[in-house]
Amino acid sequence: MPKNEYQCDCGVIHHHVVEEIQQHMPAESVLTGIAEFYKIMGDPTRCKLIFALQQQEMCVCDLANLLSMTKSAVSHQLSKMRESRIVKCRRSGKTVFYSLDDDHVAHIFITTMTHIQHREEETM
Amino acid sequence: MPKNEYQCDCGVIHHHVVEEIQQHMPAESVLTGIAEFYKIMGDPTRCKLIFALQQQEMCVCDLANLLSMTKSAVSHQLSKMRESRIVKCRRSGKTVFYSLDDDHVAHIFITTMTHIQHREEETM
DNA sequence: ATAACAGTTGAACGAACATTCAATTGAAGG
DNA sequence: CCTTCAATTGAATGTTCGTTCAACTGTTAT
Repeated sequence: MPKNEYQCDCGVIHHHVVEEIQQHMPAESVLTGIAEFYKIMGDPTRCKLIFALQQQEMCVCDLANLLSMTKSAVSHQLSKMRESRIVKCRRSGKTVFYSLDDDHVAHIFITTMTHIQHREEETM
Repeated sequence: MPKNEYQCDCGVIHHHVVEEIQQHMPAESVLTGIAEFYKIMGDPTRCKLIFALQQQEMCVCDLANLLSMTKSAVSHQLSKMRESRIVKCRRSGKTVFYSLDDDHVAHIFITTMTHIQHREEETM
C-alpha cells in the first residue's frame, strides 16, 4: 500500500486512525456550511447585533445607535446575516424590524457566551 | 434629551428599547471574546480539524493526510487554535498529538453541526 | 556526530472582508 | 407631486487572513 495517497508532504503515521476518521467525515457541504455559519458569527459587530436581537426585535436605526455605527454599516452586516439565515426581517411602514431567524441560533450563542465567560473567570 | 448621543447618521426611533438593551449589554471583552472564538471556528480547514479531533486525538502528519494539506498549513492552523484554547497538544517522542482543549468546544460544535444539517434538509 | 523525520516559524502573496461614501429604493405625509 | 426619512446597494479602500515556501528546532536512531 502507498505511503501517501494524498497531496501532502508527509506520510500517514497511524493508518487505522486516518481511515476511520475519513469514513465518518461529514460531506464537504456540511463542513463548509458549519464554517460559513461560524464565519458570520465571528465578528464583534455581528455578535453585538445577535446579542441585541436575541433579546428582542429591533429596527436598523436603533441598532445603529446602539452600536454607534452608521445605518449603512449595520445594514451591510444584517444583509450578510440574513443571507446566512441567522436573522430575518419584517417591514412595518418605513422601518424594517430584524430578529433572529431561529431559536437554535440563540441557543448556540448563549451556550458560547457562557463558555467564554466561564473561561475568562478561570484565567483571573 | 438629545436625539442622538452617538456617532451615528440617524436618530433613535424606540428609545426605551435601545436603553434597555444597552443596560444588559455584556462587557466589550466578552463580546470580542465570543467573536474571536467564532472567527477561529469559521474556516473549513479548522472545522475539519475540530471534527477529527472531536473523535480522537491525532498527530500533525495524520491530520495533514486526512485533509490533503501540508504539515505547515495544518500546523499554522493548529497554532491559532491552540492560542484560542480550542485545542491542546502533548508531545510523544517526535510526534505531537492534538486534541480538543475543552468538552464545551465539542458540545458547541456538535450542536452547530446538527443545526446546519437539519437546516440543509429543510431546503431540499 | 549525523542523518532522518515530525513539527514549528516567519515572510510573502493573493483572496476575502468590514467600513465608508455616494447614490438609490421604498413608504409615508404634506 | 414632492419632500422626508428608513433602509439598501455598489464601488472603493485598508486591513485581515489562509496557504505556500524555505529555513529552522527538536527528537530518535544509526
